[in-house]
Amino acid sequence: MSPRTRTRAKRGEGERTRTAILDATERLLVRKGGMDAVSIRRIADDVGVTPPAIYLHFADKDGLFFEVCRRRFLEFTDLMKRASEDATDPADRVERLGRAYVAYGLERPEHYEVLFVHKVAATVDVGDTQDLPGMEAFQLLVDAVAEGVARGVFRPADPLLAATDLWAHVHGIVTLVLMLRELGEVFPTPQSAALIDQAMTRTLHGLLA
Amino acid sequence: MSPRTRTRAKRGEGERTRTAILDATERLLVRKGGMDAVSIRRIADDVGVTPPAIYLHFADKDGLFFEVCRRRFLEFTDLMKRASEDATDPADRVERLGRAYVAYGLERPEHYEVLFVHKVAATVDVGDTQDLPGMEAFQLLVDAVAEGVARGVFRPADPLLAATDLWAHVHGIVTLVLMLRELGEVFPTPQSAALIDQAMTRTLHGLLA
DNA sequence: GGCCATAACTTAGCGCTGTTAAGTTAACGA
DNA sequence: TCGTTAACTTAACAGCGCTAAGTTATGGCC
Repeated sequence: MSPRTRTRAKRGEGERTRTAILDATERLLVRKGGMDAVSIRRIADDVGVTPPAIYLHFADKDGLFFEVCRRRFLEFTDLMKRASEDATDPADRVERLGRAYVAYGLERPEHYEVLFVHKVAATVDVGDTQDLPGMEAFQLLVDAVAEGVARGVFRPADPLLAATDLWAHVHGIVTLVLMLRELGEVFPTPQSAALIDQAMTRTLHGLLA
Repeated sequence: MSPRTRTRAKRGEGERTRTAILDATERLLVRKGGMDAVSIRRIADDVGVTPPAIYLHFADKDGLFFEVCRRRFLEFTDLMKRASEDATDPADRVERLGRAYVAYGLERPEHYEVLFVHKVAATVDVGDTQDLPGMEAFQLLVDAVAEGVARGVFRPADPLLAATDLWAHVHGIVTLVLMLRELGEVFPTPQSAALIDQAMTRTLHGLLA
């Protein structure tokens, strides 16, 4: 909070600086407009350190953003878990997951872009599929669809395929609404609440047996 | 084709240079990876001109990309029109439009990103809604939905709202597949053909009365 | 207590970016 | 023939990500 008087981290305290860099990055990401507006130099300034010091803690800018990404995915996954737990049946679960997903994207557009638009996660090697940040959240949706199909309340379908389609749908809503927002009044953008209602109606009609 | 021996455009022939710049930009956009890989300096080099000369013909880089965008939208709109004309009834029309949209996005990812991911169009002032590039194509979808609702083959719905939802859906499929492609084999990405089939099935089940 | 390995960080700089101010060239109309 | 001006260049600014090399200071070890 007082970068001017920041004291050099002692031996073994490098993690403190690393955390400060991550915090500053997230702060700047939300404050300023998007990922491009956040520069290494600006982050370093905010932390109270020179730009090259960043590279002692992260391989490169993508590596830094990947870490931000990982931290945000923890929050996101938690949100999805709670939405899933609140559900009473598969259809309700799919709807709650969808609504929570769109709400997250529209309320935290900068975070959403880091997670799902910029291919940050793609640039860093991830060993196993399970290690992929966000995989746990996606599995919730796959399970919900599988349960619905198994119980016979959903039309027969490949759960993985159907879940990917549902993901694409809500992902499209988030990115489209965020894009149209910037067009202002030129495009007749519907209220996002009405749009998500429409999407959920169509989704359930499309899924239910 | 021979930038080395390029001769200065004569008076009133500035349009020729302008076109050459647009052509070079599109060429680089497809060849190299994405929008960031195309720089003013590189474009100028390809045209056989110095970087500042670009600014005689375009306000800035966004303005240049907006023009590329406008030219591409002509092609895109044409594609959508043909898809729409081939249709026999509203449901078929919606499906054909959706499939054509996804096919365009997956076959021309660089163009698609310029049109629908980067908010290039948003940065330039567009006077009227009708002048918005791509508006004509979107109207085709709105009309198809309106026709289906009017004929009673679709469930009652606000055509504008439903069309936006359908747009979001196919937009999500394109952007998601393009993103997952880069993740390689880490994420169990379905075949895009199977995914679009699934999406169309759900779409029609969701729309039909 | 003194030494030294090294974690933590800085200084200086490379090559790139978009963009601008100011100067130059050359073609056309009067 | 001359002046206007479209078309273009030269030089430069401020920013970017990133690196090589140098500095500081701290904790463990003899």
